[in-house]
Amino acid sequence: MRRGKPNDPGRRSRILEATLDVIKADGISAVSYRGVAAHAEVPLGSMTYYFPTLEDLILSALDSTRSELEPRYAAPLRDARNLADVVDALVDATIGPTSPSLTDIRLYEEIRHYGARDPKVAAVLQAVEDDSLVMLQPVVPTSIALAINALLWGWWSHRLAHPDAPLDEATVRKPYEAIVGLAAADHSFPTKEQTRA
Amino acid sequence: MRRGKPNDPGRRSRILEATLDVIKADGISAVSYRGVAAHAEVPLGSMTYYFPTLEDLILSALDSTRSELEPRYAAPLRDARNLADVVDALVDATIGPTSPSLTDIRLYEEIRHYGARDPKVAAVLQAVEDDSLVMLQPVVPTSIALAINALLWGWWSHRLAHPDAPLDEATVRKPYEAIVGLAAADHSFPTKEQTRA
DNA sequence: ATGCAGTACGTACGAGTGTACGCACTTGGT
DNA sequence: ACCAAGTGCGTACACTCGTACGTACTGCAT
Repeated sequence: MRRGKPNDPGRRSRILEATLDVIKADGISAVSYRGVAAHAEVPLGSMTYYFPTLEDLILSALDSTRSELEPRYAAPLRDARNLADVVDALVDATIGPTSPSLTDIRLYEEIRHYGARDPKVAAVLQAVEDDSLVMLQPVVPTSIALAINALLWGWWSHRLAHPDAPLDEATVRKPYEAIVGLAAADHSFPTKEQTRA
Repeated sequence: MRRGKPNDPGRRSRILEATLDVIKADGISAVSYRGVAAHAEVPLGSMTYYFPTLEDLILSALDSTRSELEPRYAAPLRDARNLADVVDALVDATIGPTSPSLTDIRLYEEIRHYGARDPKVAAVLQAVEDDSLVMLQPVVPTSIALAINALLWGWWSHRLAHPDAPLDEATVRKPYEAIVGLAAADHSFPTKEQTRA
């Protein structure tokens, strides 16, 4: 039976939040018990109490992002009624309102980087990507979904590497149209607004 | 005037090589004077002698890869005489003989990751990417070159995240064809071997 | 032979790290 | 009132790290 109760129930999640702040700012390799403790304004002892191991802390922090980062562009994709809607959703996910901020991309990049060495994180990553493929599954074949994922990540990566050179919409849209168009048998799918020239 | 000569002239480059080994195996954040010294079988003092600062060591090591990694797919691209050749070169650069090994991709990823926080590395990175754009420039407009770069990096990234699920050629080729095809005005460019169905 | 400049390296210091551990404090059962 | 269990935290230890620094060695000019 439970005895004793926490004085500060939000403390654990505050620590996780501070951890993510540190990761976003300086990367996972900069995460230390003491640094996060200072950022979250909790004593060092609290850190090891809630997260006995530094890896626990990092994994918990990364895990807490899964529910948050994943579904940003999920709804538009699920609601897409034709291939043109899919293209719109992808363009938005790349540079539009449902696209991640540079900070979010950096965070995502950190997870990927860390996941390359940690199987547990890699599994999380794989799950997220699988979800993404499943969302695309109803509208395009798997091989095309793979290409779309690759291009989407490539664009995000580009934004991260060139924060001062924003992509314009046509640059992003046309390649998506071309790839998604592969799903429409042998002639190009109907776009909503135009066909160039 | 030069006086005194090095007892072990290859030592410096051996250190650099060992540094790259460590980076490939465990990432840049795992690079330490002592670790690299042990790997290269040189005393610790040699490290600080050749590379007074750890950053010097890392930058020198990364810099030494520039001349090596860059031109793997440069020649085929430069020799491309039509858009079909370009597609072939891209497919090869993605999964074919001129494509980087998983280790190389990891290394490239490390550089990107590190470059996100270090302006000097970022500059190197930018230079490499600019070169890549310049190579594509003669055959496709800039905006398409950007998309190709993004997709290429996306594919490489995919290979890194899914080492056990190799991409088959058609999956890679068709999206490239579609994007490169955008460069050919309003109807699709001639492919060398076939047009599907 | 002697000095000197540059090479090469062994050692030690100070800072920062993850983690173990013990001591207060809180709370519910008796 | 008392105890035990669980919460929360301060401190200290063992370790690794980057870097500074003193010292030996090498080869050339004189």
